[in-house]
Amino acid sequence: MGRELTAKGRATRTRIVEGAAAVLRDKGVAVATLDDVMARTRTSKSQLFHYFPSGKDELLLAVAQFEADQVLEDQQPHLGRLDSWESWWAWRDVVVARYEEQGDQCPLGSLFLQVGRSTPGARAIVVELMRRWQESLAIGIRSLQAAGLVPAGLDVDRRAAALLAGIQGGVSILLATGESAHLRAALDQGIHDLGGPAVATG
Amino acid sequence: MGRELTAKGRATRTRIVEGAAAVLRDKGVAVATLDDVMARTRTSKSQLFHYFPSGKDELLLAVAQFEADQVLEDQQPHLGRLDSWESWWAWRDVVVARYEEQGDQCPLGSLFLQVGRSTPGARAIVVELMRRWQESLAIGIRSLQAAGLVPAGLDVDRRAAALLAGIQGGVSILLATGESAHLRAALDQGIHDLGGPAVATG
DNA sequence: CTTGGAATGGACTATTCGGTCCAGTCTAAG
DNA sequence: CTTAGACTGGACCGAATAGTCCATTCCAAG
Repeated sequence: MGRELTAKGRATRTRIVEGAAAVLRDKGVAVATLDDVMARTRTSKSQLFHYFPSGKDELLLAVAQFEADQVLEDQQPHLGRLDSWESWWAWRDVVVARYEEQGDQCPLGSLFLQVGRSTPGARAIVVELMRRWQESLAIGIRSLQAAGLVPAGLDVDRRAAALLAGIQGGVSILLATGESAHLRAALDQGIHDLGGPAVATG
Repeated sequence: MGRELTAKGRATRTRIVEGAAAVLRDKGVAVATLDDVMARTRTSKSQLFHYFPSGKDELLLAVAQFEADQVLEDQQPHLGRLDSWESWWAWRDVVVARYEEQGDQCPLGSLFLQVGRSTPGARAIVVELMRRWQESLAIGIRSLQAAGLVPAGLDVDRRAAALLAGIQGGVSILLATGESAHLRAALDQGIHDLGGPAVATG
């Protein structure tokens, strides 16, 4: 299936994906229509189906991949350098700020509802995202261990998994209630329980 | 707004809500239609609009309330008696079992997508559910404190909030990936960090 | 220049589905 | 028994929207 995309075509395709992502964030996946995407990206329906032959679901999946990549990127460079307490707290601040700013739109979560969670493609995207995220956390914890900042006997993988779960849940609750208290609690408590210094709760 | 419901009417209304909940679980909120609900509950369209005059959203909201009540009920009586380590672990088992069984359908989460998270009614339901859930956890932790099983200086509310976040995230990840490892990790780690005995990881 | 295929425009279709309406039935109170 | 109003059946409607089709334009290679 050799793709035949000229430079112009690639640009248009990118414009569609990014514009669609913006539309989905603005209006919500449930009510966003292809016409919205067309208006936003100044494209015609034939273009949409030219670049995404299987239709809306294929486009949504592309947007999901785009958003998933964004998630980890937004946490850099902190997420990649979790080798001191300072960097852990800096990372925490970035995560809180990012999701507080995002407000009550969860592009990724919503997308899978529409596409169907069991779609192989959709599941693969989220599995891969979680895997990479947790791996970064685990590497960070091991860095602390190497520096003698946390006990060597710590169950790193379980810590990382629990922390990731706390973040996900914190974000879910933020989306549903508008309050970021749980996200903060999960991050603060999770980092605290690694054995680090007490954080000044603010 | 005095409701005028006879016994027969109340029965029908209940039948609709429960049937709709079943339909939503089976087919997913995104694709479930009023016709599905009609077929399942052996009702006519006029009945649906008789009991839910503002239409589908009102019905979905009623189902959301129904499901929300179910969530805490399914954790009883354990959730109400978290006064020993045994009861905490028993509760954990129930939570894991419940959500593993539920598979990849999240009636509540999906519902708010459709209705719109910002709808006052929808937000109120989820806020109240989280509040009650977290309060039960906090009471449980305080019971352990009273029994001298965990340090008195523990920040109970932050612990409870973080644990709740971990559960929510664990469930989210379970829904998205089909794996309950994160839910287990969040629960085991969260209970472990209260200061209790090490759990045999299985 | 020409030419084949990519890229684009936009009208048209098919269908689904929430919601309306009215006619008809049941039921509890007087 | 009467009757008001709750309850039910089901035909009908209109809007929304994913997807199709074909004509036209653009562009790079030969």
